[in-house]
Amino acid sequence: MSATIKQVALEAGVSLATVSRVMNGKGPVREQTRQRILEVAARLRYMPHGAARSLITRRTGAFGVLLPDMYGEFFSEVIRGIDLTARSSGYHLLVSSSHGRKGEMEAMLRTMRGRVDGLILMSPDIEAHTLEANLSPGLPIVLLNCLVDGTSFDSINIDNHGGAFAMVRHLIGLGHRRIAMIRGAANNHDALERLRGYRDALRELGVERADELEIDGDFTEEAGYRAGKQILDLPRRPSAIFAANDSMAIGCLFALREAGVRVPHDMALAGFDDIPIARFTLPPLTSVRVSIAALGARAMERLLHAVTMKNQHQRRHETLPTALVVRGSCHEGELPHARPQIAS
Amino acid sequence: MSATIKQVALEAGVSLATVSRVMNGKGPVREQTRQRILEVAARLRYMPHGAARSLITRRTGAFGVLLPDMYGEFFSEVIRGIDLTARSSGYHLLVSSSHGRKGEMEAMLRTMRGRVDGLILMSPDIEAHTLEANLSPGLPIVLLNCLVDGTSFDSINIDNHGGAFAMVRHLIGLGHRRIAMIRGAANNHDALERLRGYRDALRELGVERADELEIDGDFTEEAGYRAGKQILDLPRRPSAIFAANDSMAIGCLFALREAGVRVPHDMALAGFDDIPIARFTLPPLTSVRVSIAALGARAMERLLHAVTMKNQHQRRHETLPTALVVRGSCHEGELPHARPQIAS
DNA sequence: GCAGTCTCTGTAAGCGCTTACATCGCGCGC
DNA sequence: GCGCGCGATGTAAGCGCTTACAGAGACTGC
Repeated sequence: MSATIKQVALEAGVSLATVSRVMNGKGPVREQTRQRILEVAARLRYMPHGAARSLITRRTGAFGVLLPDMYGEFFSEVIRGIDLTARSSGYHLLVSSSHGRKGEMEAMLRTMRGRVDGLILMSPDIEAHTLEANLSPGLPIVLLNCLVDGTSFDSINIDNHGGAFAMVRHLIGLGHRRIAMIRGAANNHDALERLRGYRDALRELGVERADELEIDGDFTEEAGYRAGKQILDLPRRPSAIFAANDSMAIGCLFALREAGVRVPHDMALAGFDDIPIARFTLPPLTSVRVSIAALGARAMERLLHAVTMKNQHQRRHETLPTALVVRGSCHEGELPHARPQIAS
Repeated sequence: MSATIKQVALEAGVSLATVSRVMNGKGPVREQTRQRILEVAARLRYMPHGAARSLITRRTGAFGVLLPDMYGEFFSEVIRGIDLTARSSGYHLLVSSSHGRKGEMEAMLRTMRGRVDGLILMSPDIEAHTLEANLSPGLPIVLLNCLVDGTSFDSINIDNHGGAFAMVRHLIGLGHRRIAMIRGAANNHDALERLRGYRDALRELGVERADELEIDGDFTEEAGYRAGKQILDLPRRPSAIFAANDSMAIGCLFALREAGVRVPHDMALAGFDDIPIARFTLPPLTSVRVSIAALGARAMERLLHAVTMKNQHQRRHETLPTALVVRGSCHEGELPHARPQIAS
């Protein structure tokens, strides 16, 4: 359908090689010839064939981004961070979501060969051997929020433990002694680390831990709502609730409101992630800020480094810091709404 | 790095053709041979090379998605809708954002040849001839929210006019007679259609239009904030403000709050898009719902149809309906927060 | 017993491109 | 006047794969 380099060469009365040289701007070509070829190329609406090029150049100019899902602000922000960095280096993104299905994840890993120059993978519950079995040998990869041991892979993680620890310390500082935690999805790395941070903070600050104060959740608003009801049914209610992410905190907030429990007056509430909506809830939600876009950007930077430096690249694990964001949901005396920062 | 089909053939003692047949499951192969090849392939960790395959099959198994930007809920939702539909048909997505730069947009269009089987393009201000000059001939494309005349291209649009019309009618029905409009970005198709809906509703319902009530904006929260201040400075204030999107409405809301103007008591406020945050503002924002994910999904469906049906595919323009979502920002007597639907 | 048929496998062309190498003038210095 | 270097261009191999076609056995039916 589209013209090939051969047709351009024919039409311009030169060989394929010369056309190729003009299109890629390499090798000496007489200016007059160059102009003629360019003119013919434009007339025939010639554009180089990506697959053919990458077959021989061994570069695709694209990176793969494999996510568990595509829904919600978290993934959207990750992609944005990745995209920004990739675009500034002239790369495209091949994104796919596995929707949690393991088989799909594996199939996607396999089909990446010859389609991308590297991979960013977010798959919180993948094991190293699954990865190794399905990853094209020699394809650079950076893991995002995965718990994979050893130094076989680059990886970037959020400081979930530190963030959760800081939040619980904050709550204890406000005088709370019975603090419930709504857990994240089981087997999820982030969830486990946040739980660990919660437990460690309690222990180190000498506050007693109780099994009944650790409620199951799965990161959805719905789960937060259910957890909220469950907490309200507890014989001895806690005075504060720490949800493993903001979505669950918001769900919980609705459960509390339905029951007429006032936040923060009757119950303090805190989340994790600091998603944009957190500023807008009533009261605004105290949370742990994670620069999600920075997470994606950092992963892309590492990947670019791996691709560019090839042999000199050293694999390593990185942890991105978090920051406590204190708003009205944990103590009184704040304006119901702070003027939001205009997003950059 | 990764094994090639040749190595597998050699190791298994068969020809390339047989390996290819096994990998693609076509053509008769003796079961014993098949097993041996499969075993060798697994051992060598062979996976087919995407570029090489698509070079000869003329299929890439991917669609290109070219967006103006990657930021915010709108694009994230569009991508999600597209992804869901694409994945269910076994396609990947090559996404890119042009950040509004025209040159980048054109370059991206060109590099798509041989990388994707079709294209979804959202570029609110692209002209037909730019498109034709840079699009690989024969590459199916669906335009999203673009204003391109004729039937050269498939296109999907939101019923911006109808949505705006319905909103203004609603405001007039509530008794408002001076209704300000915060316009969207100039030259933007959506923005112009929403403005047209606003004007048409005023005219058809016999409400006088005034130039000073049409305030410039560009779809950002910041612009909404500025517009809000500008409206408050008007010698004769309107009783209602209709922002061309929710982000501006939220910005405007802050301006009103800063000035001590109560919504909806002193001023009614409405937006457009019904982004998730709209439920959470105080008061919750009356808006026009656009199923953004559906928009993306529909575009993908059309594209799939174009690719599958090839010659029988008929190009056409489609318009997706909108729905008025009435919340507390336009009249009193509502709960400050409705229980949100749990996202599916 | 042999053409016809069917199943399995191999041979080779070629997808569209890049690039190492070869070729060919041409001007230059001596 | 001749070899040399250099700039401009062509030739051809080959990236990894699919597939049309051919070929080789093994049956079948008559």
